[in-house]
Amino acid sequence: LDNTHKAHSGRIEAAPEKKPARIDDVARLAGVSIKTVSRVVNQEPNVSDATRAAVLAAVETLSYRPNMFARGLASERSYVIGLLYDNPCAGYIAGLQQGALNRCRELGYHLFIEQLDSDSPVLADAIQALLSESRPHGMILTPPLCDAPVVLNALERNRTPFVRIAPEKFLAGAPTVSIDDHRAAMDVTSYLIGLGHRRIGFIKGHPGHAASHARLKGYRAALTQAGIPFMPELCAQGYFSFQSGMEAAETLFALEERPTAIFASNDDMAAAVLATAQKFRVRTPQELSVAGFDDTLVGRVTWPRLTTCRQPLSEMSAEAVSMLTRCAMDDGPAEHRLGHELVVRESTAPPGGG
Amino acid sequence: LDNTHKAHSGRIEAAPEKKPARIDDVARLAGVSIKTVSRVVNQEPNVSDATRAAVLAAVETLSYRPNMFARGLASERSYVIGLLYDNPCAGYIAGLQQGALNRCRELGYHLFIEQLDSDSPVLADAIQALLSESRPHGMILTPPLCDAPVVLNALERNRTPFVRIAPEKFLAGAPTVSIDDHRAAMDVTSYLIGLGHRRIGFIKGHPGHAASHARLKGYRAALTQAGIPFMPELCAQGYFSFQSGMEAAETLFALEERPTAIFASNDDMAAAVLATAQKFRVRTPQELSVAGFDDTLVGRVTWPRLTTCRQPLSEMSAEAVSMLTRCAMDDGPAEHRLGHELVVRESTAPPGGG
DNA sequence: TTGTACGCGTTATCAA
DNA sequence: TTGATAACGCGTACAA
Repeated sequence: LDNTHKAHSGRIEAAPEKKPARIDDVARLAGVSIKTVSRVVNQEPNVSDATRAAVLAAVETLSYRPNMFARGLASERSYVIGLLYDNPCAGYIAGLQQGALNRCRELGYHLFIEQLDSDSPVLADAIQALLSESRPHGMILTPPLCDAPVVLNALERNRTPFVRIAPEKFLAGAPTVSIDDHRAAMDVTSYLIGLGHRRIGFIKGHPGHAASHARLKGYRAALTQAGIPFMPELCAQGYFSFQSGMEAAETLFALEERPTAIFASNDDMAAAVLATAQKFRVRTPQELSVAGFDDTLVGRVTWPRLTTCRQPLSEMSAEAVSMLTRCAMDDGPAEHRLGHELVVRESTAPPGGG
Repeated sequence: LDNTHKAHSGRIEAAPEKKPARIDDVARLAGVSIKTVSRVVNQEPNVSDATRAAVLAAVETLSYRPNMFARGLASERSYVIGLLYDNPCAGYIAGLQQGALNRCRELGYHLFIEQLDSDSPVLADAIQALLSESRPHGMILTPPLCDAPVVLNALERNRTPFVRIAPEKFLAGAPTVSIDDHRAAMDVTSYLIGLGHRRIGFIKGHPGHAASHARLKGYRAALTQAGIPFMPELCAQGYFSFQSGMEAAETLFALEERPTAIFASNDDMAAAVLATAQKFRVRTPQELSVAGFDDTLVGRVTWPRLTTCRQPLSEMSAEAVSMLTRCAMDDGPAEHRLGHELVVRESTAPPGGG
């Protein structure tokens, strides 16, 4: 390890204080006014090439970076994007956060994270407080907060642009990024049917999340398309958590005739099905195929690894950031729909042993 | 769902714009000066009870929240805490982030997430740029960035307080929060020994992380204490990732005489051992006990669930936030050490079947 | 105990 | 194409 400062003494060098350069410093060094520096930094037009070059050189020399607070105070653009979430469903949020973070860095924005309880009676106050304090340039709303009227109204009233990730319904003037959950769930189900399964269990997601309903409908649509009757007893209620998946799986396992395949509405619950199968000594995929949804990390740390449907979470949030930075509110209803992809791994196989 | 705004039309009501109240508004309503409002809001002394009450009432009425940017500009306190990380080792970072987020909310701070590549040749510039732009009140440094001299020096030069999580070595003037990794690894190993295991494999962590070395030493110390010779071939190199854990596990499985237990330096790698065991049809815990470290989510979504050592990640980061908000830099070398806890679940058992 | 006036580092308005 | 100067909203010497 490279310990340039005195590792032997265990003391950090008393480095000389170094105050970050300000816009005035740059202006002085470049021999222009601060307004001109501002123009260059913000890529405004009407600056001669020579001036621009001089300013950029000064910026480089002084390692100048505009102070975020000063910018936020002086203008509408705060260079801050907020990621608002409720349920820390780890893998899901992690994926979104990663994408947002990367895109923010590319664009020179900062990401701040805020958590809110969507069931809170003071939700309206909480979101208002958030906005008053931190004046983000825009917010990314994850489910189920993206469907909470009080949140949307607060954002509207504050004229804060926002992008909703995987919302329940589209609303004019409220941009969204989502995938076609209905279609994706159909694809997964059809794949299982194609494998030869007829008795396919389904574990529903949290009823507060819009995607849950879309996925259930997709599952049913695929069944119908294949001429397989929908059996209510094959449908168990889950809540997107591993624990709820365990309970749902046990319900399904307790059926007189067990399904030959189970499609869980997300990977955490699918992992729970896998764990339950092991607990009951049911072999996967020989005796039971399992499919998940989202393609989060958990699907890669199980054995067999999960067949699932990849939802491009980080692309979705990256796109959300880009929309926000383009003043998305003005361009009418932007409804970006990203593609999904069936990811076949080892947890699925034809029924009746391989 | 409660759709107070017109769900039928799919359009958000054009709510009247509502500008957040400013300090002047509060002062006017309360009939005092802005300085007095400031005093009350910042909990400064020397305000009469009557005045304080009046101000608080006005604050409440107007839903006043101080503007973060104005505060950051006007004073040293920016009310922003930065969480700096390198490796998005999902569970680990998620745990830290959650704790930091909660404590920030309690204390009225905001959490910024920043990611940096600790191997980048321009690391020094990157951290400097970050600090110049976002002027956090303090930063939380996770491994391995907490041991990067250029990062520490940049922070020092900018007079930005920071707390290091689980650093390699203690440095005067640089507060830390950690657990006793050496002791914790001893505890896990001793537990396995107590179960009757003598041939205990070990999967090392990323050599760039200080905790890796401490855990290896703890493992060896426990062996020595029990009079069991250290066998180099039972020690495989991992890098904290699931994938690296798979490879390390396969190395260990390929040994002529397989270990009866494997202790992996983190949960991701332990989960990989579990997966590898299943792949090779080795039953856990009957034929192989597996123990992890950290107690992250992954240990609860496997079957059998992981025996592991709980590292109180969210408490650690929460404590870090508190230290930062208390102007930790002045109080000399604060080295907080939090307790760990052995978490016994189903992945460990006496050797030779149960 | 309370209030006045200035500065923080930008962006923005307008005139040059 | 440029530049002087006024906001932006708050904290803080310093005065009252």
